[in-house]
Amino acid sequence: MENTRERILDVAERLFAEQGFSGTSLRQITGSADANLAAVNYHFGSKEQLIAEVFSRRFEPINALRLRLLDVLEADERPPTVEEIVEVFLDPPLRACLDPERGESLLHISQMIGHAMSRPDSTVRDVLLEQFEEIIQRFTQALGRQLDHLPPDQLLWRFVFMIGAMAHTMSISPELKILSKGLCDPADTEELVGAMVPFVAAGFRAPAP
Amino acid sequence: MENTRERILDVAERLFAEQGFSGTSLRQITGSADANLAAVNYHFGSKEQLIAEVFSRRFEPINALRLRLLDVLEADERPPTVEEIVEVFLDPPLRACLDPERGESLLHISQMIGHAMSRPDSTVRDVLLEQFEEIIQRFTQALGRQLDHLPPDQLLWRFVFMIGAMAHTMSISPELKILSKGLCDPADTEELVGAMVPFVAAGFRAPAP
DNA sequence: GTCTATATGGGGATAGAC
DNA sequence: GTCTATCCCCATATAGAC
Repeated sequence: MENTRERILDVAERLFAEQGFSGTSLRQITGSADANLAAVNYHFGSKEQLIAEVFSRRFEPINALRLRLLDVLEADERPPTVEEIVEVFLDPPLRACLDPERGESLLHISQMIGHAMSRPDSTVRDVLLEQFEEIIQRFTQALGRQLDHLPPDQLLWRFVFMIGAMAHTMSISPELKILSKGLCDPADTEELVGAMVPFVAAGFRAPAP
Repeated sequence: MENTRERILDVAERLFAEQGFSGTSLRQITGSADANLAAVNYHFGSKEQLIAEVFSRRFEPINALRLRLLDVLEADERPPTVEEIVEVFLDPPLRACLDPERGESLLHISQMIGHAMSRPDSTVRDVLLEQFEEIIQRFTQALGRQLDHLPPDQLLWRFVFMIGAMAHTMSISPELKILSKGLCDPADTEELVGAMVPFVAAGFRAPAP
């Protein structure tokens, strides 16, 4: 079947997230995907290129959506608020976590970024950096226009803090409901976005130190 | 020599951070540490227990310091501000990054938390959870007293966001100076703490959604 | 496109001498 | 406490039949 490729990607995504890259073998992947061991090398060339493909398959639509939403915001005559920009940045990845079509896929992916960034190999890093370069550029510019009192280094720091809050929340979200004894449920996207946007926006608006 | 144990811990810390746990072999570790392969099992029992020891060696002093500083804050008649509590939480780990005695060690450790949390095995998770249970308890209570208008779930969310901002900043800090073209230098602890505390404190103070 | 079989190398752990 | 040698298992990748 032609969709062996997709089945491998689905399974790889889940296993990489749960066990890391070096912790997951091609045997495990092809075993769970009802595919042959040799299929990975046939379809992707190598394990490293499979990893890269797992990432770009998920991030391309998310990042495209972020840019479209930012375009809409900026097309308006009224300048966008910090809250609106932050929401356009945070909402697509967080919401994708709950989309029944995509299931848990994005949670898996975000758990993997940490693994990917600390790889010695270069393929995955390059894919990720390319994937996010335009995003970072566009969103820091948009925020900078609304926060023109803020020194450029502070703007960048705060952008890093925002990404950290988002990435960490996604990465621990499977455990968070239990750890918080039910108080925080990351599966409730509305609530999660509703909690994160005011926190981050207030952080951006804080007076420079 | 007796300090073979320490040399193994030092090398393991660096290699685990750079390559992940499954990506680092005991052969690599003992090779770089001028120790024998069998020394790991002699001193630690297994690779898994070595990982756990690498963590607790670094976090025990940090968390003890956090609790002492919080005790000092709370001993005062004047109730502590949100900024003071946040600083007591963030400063010890961030400052430890720059301590010349410890060198880069804590950067390594923080890069590893992501790896550790997504392990299938249980030893490391248990060590980490035990290590942080009291910290989370004490700091959420202290913050909650100063933010008594804030619903408990919002307080917890924001605590998660703070940890995310901190952990992510530490984990990408080796690349941040280059990525930001020199604007942000995480090696300057004063500046880093000075940027993070106002951001996080403003986030905590934001009106509940 | 899919399979079997295999080449080639590295992994963690341990037994037992020193 | 340290070393060598070894057990046994698993990894990625590929060759070649179907």
